[in-house]
Amino acid sequence: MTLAEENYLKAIYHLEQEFKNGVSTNALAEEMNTKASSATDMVKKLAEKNMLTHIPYQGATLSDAGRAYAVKVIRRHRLWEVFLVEKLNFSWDEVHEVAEHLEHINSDKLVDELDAFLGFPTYDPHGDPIPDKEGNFTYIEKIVLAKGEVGTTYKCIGVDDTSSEFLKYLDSNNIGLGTIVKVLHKEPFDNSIKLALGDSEIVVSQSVAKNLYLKKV
Amino acid sequence: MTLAEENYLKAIYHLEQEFKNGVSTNALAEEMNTKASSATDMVKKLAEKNMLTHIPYQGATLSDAGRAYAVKVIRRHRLWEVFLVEKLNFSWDEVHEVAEHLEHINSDKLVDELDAFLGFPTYDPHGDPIPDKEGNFTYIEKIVLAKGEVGTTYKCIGVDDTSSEFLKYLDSNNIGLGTIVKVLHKEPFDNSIKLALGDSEIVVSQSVAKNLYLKKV
DNA sequence: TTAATAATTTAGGCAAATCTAAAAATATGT
DNA sequence: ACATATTTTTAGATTTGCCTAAATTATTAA
Ligand SMILES: [Mn+2]
Ligand SMILES: [Mn+2]
Ligand SMILES: [Mn+2]
Ligand SMILES: [Mn+2]
Repeated sequence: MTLAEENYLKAIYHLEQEFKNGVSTNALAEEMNTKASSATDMVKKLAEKNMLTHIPYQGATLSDAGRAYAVKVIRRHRLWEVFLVEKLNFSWDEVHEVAEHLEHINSDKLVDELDAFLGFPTYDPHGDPIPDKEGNFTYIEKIVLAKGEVGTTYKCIGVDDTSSEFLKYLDSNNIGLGTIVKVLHKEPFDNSIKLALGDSEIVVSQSVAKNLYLKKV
Repeated sequence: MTLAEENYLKAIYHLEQEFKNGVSTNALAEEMNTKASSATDMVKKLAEKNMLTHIPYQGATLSDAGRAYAVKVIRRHRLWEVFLVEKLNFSWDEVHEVAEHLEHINSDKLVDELDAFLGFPTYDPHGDPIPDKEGNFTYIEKIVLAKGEVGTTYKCIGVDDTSSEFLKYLDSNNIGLGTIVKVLHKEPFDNSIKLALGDSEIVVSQSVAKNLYLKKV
């Protein structure tokens, strides 16, 4: 598998969560920051390699082999992110870019020893689950802040948007994984939400509310 | 700099130690396991980028920028080798291949934090010096076993050949970095050398003697 | 000092991954 | 139902890094 093929497989895997019945060429091209014609070419190549099935004009669906391969790349990505934060003093908004490169280094020994060195972590710095060697995820139920209930106390356990901008925004408002928040008010006008955060209160916009994951505590 | 360009720069850097007056196309092609025509193409491209000077039919010579870049890649390579051995339980014969990939990940923060995490090592698992952030090497005088003197005691401090085969041979004969040996006899017939190694004696061939570096102790 | 030999470069092509532009298929709205 | 809009595919180029074969330049040896 080439670097480009690995990246396409990962993108298709992520898009399949959203589009259950086949990933469209346009969606894939957008995710990959390429043009639709490039996506078509690659989909045909991956179909040739039995990594996915493709019905022309109908979208692509990963095969078991393709899904397993995508999960393998995701495992590497998330383990490296943990390494960067835990061992090399990276902050959670700096790791993604470097992990995009590290994830393509193909050595089972490297990945499995790294896993052990890190103590077999199950979540990455953004709260995303890390599949084990066999590809199994440990899932935790999570709800998005936008759907939180007034009066309920939650713990922050993940983010959807992992852009540096969003993560730095959270940092500057003292929100991180593990932070405890209570929903005080949901404003119907603009869907902003007022939270209790330690001793203080904070109002977050709908964009924030849609990108922060919580669990009841 | 692309992956291929980085690898060519590194190869030219290494060959310049041997061929002081310009690296020939053929030598470069052999080092890179490509054909001479490919080496010519790349040399022209690197000359275009001011990484080296190339006089047609006369060989290539790195510019200061090219040499600095090559040293940077070598620094990454050797730091990752240390990481793999010290932290991930790799043996010295397994690290090179993986480091060949890790060395191309281009993040100053990554490399410098890794350096700090490892305690600023000055030598890699094969006894090769690791340049610092500014590109300065700490050199230690070393002599090759083939030129060792009978009756003298030495410490093993490096290898020339870093192939898995050679390193495994050394492992199986209990020779590693730090091992103390005494030269007992040099056989003129085949240039083999008899060594005292702890309580036992061992005879090593000329091939071994030319690839093991020592310093007087 | 030539002629053979060796090294190097040039010419022309190929595969991967991308692009633009055009054609074909599908979806949508009245 | 049918014209229009959208999506997807195809056709034809481009760039990078590599190849083989042929031409060119340098070296060597008689
Ligand atoms: Mn990431
Ligand atoms: Mn992540
Ligand atoms: Mn190495
Ligand atoms: Mn080494």
